[in-house]
Amino acid sequence: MQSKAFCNNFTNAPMFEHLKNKFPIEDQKWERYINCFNKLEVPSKTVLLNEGEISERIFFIEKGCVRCWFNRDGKDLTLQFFLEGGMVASIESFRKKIPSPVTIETIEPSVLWYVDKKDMDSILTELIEIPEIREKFIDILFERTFDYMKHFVSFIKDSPEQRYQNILKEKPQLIQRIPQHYIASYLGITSVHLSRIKNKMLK
Amino acid sequence: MQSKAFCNNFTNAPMFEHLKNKFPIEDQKWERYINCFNKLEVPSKTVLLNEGEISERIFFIEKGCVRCWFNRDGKDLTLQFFLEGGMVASIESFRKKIPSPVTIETIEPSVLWYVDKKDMDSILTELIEIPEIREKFIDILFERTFDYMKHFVSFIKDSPEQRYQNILKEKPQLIQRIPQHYIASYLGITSVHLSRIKNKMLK
DNA sequence: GTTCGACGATAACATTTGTTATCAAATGCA
DNA sequence: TGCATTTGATAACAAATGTTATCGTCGAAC
Repeated sequence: MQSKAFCNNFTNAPMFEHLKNKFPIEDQKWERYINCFNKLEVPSKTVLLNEGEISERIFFIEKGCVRCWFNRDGKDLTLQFFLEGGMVASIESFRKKIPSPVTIETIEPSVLWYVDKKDMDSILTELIEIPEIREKFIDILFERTFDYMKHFVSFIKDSPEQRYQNILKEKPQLIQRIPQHYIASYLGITSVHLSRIKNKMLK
Repeated sequence: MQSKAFCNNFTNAPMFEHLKNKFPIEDQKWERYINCFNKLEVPSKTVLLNEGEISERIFFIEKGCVRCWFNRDGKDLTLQFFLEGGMVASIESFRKKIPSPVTIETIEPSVLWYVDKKDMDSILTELIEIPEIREKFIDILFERTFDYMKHFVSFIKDSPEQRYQNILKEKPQLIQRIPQHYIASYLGITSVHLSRIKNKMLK
C-alpha cells in the first residue's frame, strides 16, 4: 500500500513526464522502474560525488544546477554544467568502477532524483534488448561524444573571447544563472581575464 | 572463382588477424564480411576525406600513419593521429551524414583497407544482435569517448610542456614518426614554441 | 650533381593571459 | 537590520605564447 502511494507520488513529478516522453516504454515497466528513483532535495554547494570516489548513483535533475569540476594545484577547473532535464554521473567512474576524476556539486538549491548503479544496470540490461530503445541509447552515447568533441574543438580553435561569445549565443541561461568565476573556469581562463573580456566587449 | 581468390588473399592480411582476434565471429560470417574490405595503397599526403565532404568510408590501417586536422584561418589544427591497427573515419560525418569537420590525410606511405558505409551499416546491423559483440561495440564507443575526454582534460589541466612530456611517455612512437610541426599543432602550440620547449628540456 | 622544398632552430619583438592585491557591490544569513 | 562571505571590477606587473624573419640541414626530384 505504501509502496503504491509512493509510486503515484513519483509518477506525478515533472521529471518523469520528461523521461516518459523521451523513452516511450509500456506503463507497466515504468511503474517498476519508477520505484528505483529516489528524490533528493539539497541546498547549493552540496557535493554529490567527490573526486576519487567511485560513482554509485546517477542523478536526474528536476530543478537546479550541477557542476562537474576537479582540482589542479588548488585551482578549480570546470568541465561541465547540467541544468533541468539533465542526467549526470561521472560516467567513466560509473561504468568502469574506477575513482572519479571529478567532483559533482550543486551550485543552486536543487531537486534531484537518483538511481543506484545496480538498479540502473538492471534497467539497462532489460531495455537494451528492445531495438528502438537500444538505438536511442547508442544515439545518446554518440551525442555525448560529439558534444565533448565540439567543446574540445572550440578550445583549440577559438580564443577565450570567442568561446565566451559562443556561450552567450548558444547557452545564454548559463551566463545568467552561473557565477562568473565558474564560467571563467569553464572557459579555461581566470576570472580576471573574463572581466577584461566583458569590459572589452562593451566598447 | 576470382572472388574466392580475392577473398583468400584478403584473409591472409595481418589486418584481419588483428580484427579476428578482436571480434571472435564465426569464420563463415568473416568470409562474407571480408568481401566488403577494399585494399588501398597510397603515398604520403593522400587525402582520404576532405573537410566539408560526407564520410562514406571507414578506413582500417594496416601500415602507415594518418592525421585528422582542420583549417582555421589558414592555420593547421591537428585533432588526432592513427597508426597501424587503427580505425579511422570522421565518425560524426559517417554516422549522421553531415559534412565532415575534419580532413583525413596520410602522413606516411600507407596500406589501408576501407569499407563503404552501406556495407559497414549492414554488418553492424547484423552484429549488434549478438550480445557479446554488442557489449564490445558499446565498450569501444565508451572508450573513444573517454579518450577524447582524457585528451581534452589534458588541455585544460596541463601546460604545453607537460602535454609534450605526456606524449613522450605514453606515445613515444608519435614523436619518432611524426614531423614536429604536426606534433606542435596537435599540442595546440606553434612549432616555434615546441622548439623552445625541447630546447628548455635539454638544459 | 644540382636545385628546390620541407623541416627545424633561433632571435627579436608583440600580444595574450596569469598573478597578486585592492576595492566595491551584492547576497545570504543570524 | 547588520555583519560576513561571495562575487566582480580594475590596476600593475610577470610569465607564457604567438609572429615574423632568417638561416642551416636534409632529402627527393629532375
